[in-house]
Amino acid sequence: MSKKSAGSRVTADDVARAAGVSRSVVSRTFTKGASVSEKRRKLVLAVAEKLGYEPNIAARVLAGKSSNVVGILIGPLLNPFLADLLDKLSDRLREEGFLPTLFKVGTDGDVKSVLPFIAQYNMVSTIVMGISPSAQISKVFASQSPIPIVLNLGVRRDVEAAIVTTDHFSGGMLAARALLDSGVTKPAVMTRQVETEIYEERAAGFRHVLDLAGVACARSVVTEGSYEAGRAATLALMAGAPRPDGIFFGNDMMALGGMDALRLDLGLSVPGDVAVVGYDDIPGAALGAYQISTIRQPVNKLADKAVGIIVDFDKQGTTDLTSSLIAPVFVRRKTTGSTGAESV
Amino acid sequence: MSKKSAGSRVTADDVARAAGVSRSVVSRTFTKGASVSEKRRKLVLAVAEKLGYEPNIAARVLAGKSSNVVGILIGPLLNPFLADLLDKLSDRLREEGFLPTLFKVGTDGDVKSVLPFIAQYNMVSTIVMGISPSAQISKVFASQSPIPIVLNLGVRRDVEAAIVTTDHFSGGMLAARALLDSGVTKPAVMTRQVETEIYEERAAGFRHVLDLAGVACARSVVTEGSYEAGRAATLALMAGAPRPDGIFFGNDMMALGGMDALRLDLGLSVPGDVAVVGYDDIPGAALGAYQISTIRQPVNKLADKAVGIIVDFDKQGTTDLTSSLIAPVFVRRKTTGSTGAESV
DNA sequence: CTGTTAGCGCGTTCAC
DNA sequence: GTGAACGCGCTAACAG
Repeated sequence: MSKKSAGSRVTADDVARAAGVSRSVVSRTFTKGASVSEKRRKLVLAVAEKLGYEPNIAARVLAGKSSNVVGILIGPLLNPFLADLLDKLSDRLREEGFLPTLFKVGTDGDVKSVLPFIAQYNMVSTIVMGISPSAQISKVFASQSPIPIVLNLGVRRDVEAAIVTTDHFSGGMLAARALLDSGVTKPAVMTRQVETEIYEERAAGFRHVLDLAGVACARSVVTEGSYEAGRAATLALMAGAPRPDGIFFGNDMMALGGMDALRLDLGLSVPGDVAVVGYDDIPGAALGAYQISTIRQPVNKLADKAVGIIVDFDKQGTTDLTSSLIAPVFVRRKTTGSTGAESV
Repeated sequence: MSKKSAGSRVTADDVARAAGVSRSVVSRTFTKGASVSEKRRKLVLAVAEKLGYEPNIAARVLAGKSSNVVGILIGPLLNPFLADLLDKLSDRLREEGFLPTLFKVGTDGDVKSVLPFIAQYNMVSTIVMGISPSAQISKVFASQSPIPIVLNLGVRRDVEAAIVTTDHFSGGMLAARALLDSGVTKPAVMTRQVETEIYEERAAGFRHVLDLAGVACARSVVTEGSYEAGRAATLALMAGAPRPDGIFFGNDMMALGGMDALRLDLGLSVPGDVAVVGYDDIPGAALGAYQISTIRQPVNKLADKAVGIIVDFDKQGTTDLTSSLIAPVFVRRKTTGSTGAESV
């Protein structure tokens, strides 16, 4: 009559009673390494299904088991690429029955304040992405779950976790080749400062190729990877000598700012006067008025791989903290010319 | 020696023992409507502080109390505006000690699959944003928490929840005035289809002003609010008669696509041939090559208001599901001319 | 105001 | 294999 089905908790006891077995049998049915006769197992499963039973997570956690919660330690979402990665990651997580919970932070201080707090969740996995916390913080965060994952933060060997990342070194190499193919002889690279290994990796790959080609490279380092920073830093870069004729921007946001500096502020033509390569392939890079050649990060693969690790662990009960390097791909648009004429 | 402080659970019992009181006193100290002598309260608080005690959430939930988890029912993050709102919301939530947990879905079907699952979390609040689930689904989702919030989904009177939203009707009015001020006489509006009340509200406000001015208005409806859709729909719109000389795009993504259609595909000038107004004020709208005049949604206010409601409820133990309409503001850039000549 | 007692729902020994 | 009994940490209802 007034029995709202809202909080109508169906407990293991209910199922046990309805199935005519003890509660332990029900519990075992829902446990991995159980030992239940196939007959009863099926029976219990059927009854549970009919009653709409789901093991209560709070109780499960309290009893010492891990929850289905996946903690995501993440920084500001200001880069569309990061939002996209989070989007895909959440989808995959949900599909597999996990629950993504955001621990959004700005600084190491934030992380610390959040740390004591999260221990109690007994999360299956903790994923760090979009920020580069100090090695120590990472370590602590990782220790909060059986299967810590560091997502797209480059190859960090200082943290004991499964590494899943785009191969940024390789991405930098692609950028260098694109610029070289464009006939660039005075390249520059713009990276982001502070705890951002991935930008270093990109720059390293970039310079590796240039070194091999015997080409010198200018460098600009900005404090934040934003449009504004990219625009300002480009102006500074272009004022230097020798004036660059090709720039590799650490991300597309900066590249967008760079384009405006180049064309609007300085009245130069791209790629005529200066060739440009970005990184990430965010929607803005494909805009008609920009058409920036860029290095695309395979977002879906990153998400798949990360979730795959969690799923595997769930099945096999073990993991071998391996590193997965995912290859980026160069997307040719209008800011690099394939001169072809470059060969003599 | 090997006592890792990692999972070193400090329980209420530990605190009670150390403080020389009973566990109930400790519990009461951490409960709202408690009745503890001020002396003991201080004592307990001090001891708890020293020992680093935090009430265990799983146990708390199991005992029937609500957790500090705030469930966020959200759709795809493809619009930067939405990512920004989520970003700000998460920040505010964390500052207040709440834990945002994502229930990311694409369809009503997804929502259903997630529903039984979430009941057990006893969340303080559930926030719906970025998607417009059917009234029924919204209702069920809302029933999962004492304080349901519908964030920036317009004024939905069919769901029993606190409404926090930009005043989209008013936003549409601003857009109309901007276009009219620009000297536009044959305006058009592009909205998004399917369960997206907010686009309807924007269009309604837009047409309200036009009606008052006795100006007719063309209309285009696209299935998704993306760059591509906006570009294609703009071409169709411009092929009609009379040819619009001003377009109000339901969001900046579509406006970006529209700009490319107008200038690149059709070779028209903006605002010379056609004036443009977008909505949201995403970073892309401010790009040097676009400079789109747009209606900015006050993201911070939206987030503040939503979290404020939760905090208030936490303090006062009650809420009065009111609607909060937050005023958007017009951002003048280069796609609308302030002709000034319009006044005869 | 305080201490005691009894569950919340589940996983897990232990005997059988 | 199975069932009974205990404990995870906390809140609530009860007696003092």
